[in-house]
Amino acid sequence: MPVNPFDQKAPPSFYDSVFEVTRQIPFGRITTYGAIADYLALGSARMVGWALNKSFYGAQVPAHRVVNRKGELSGRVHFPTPTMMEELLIQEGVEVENNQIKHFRELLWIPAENLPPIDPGK
DNA sequence: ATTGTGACATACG
DNA sequence: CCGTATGCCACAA
Repeated sequence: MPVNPFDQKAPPSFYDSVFEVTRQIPFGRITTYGAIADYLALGSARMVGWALNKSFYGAQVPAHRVVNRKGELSGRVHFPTPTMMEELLIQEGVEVENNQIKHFRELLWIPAENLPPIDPGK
């Protein structure tokens, strides 16, 4: 299924994986690019942010719940407005201070520890 | 095929 | 803490 309503071409499977995991992030929780990359065995966290960037258009992906390893809202500049990411998090009860998640360690939700392992190859 | 580009992460000084 | 360097890998041109 297409992720981008404006793009009718078949969606890259790579993106789909990232979106799917991102959608699993519980309300009020957050995760990191690295954690997602690790879960998907991508080997590179760059792919995650990059895929997430593309997702923005049509997919209902809570990209605001994904931050870098420091708990910073590094992707905020890619939202419609620079403050949107923080606002969304606050709406979920996540405290943000100076573009950084408070209680980051406690709110961190690691896919690899909460989702079933992926079948490699099949 | 080659090059450039990242919403990252880690290591080093 | 900060800046630099390097690894990482899918994708667009």
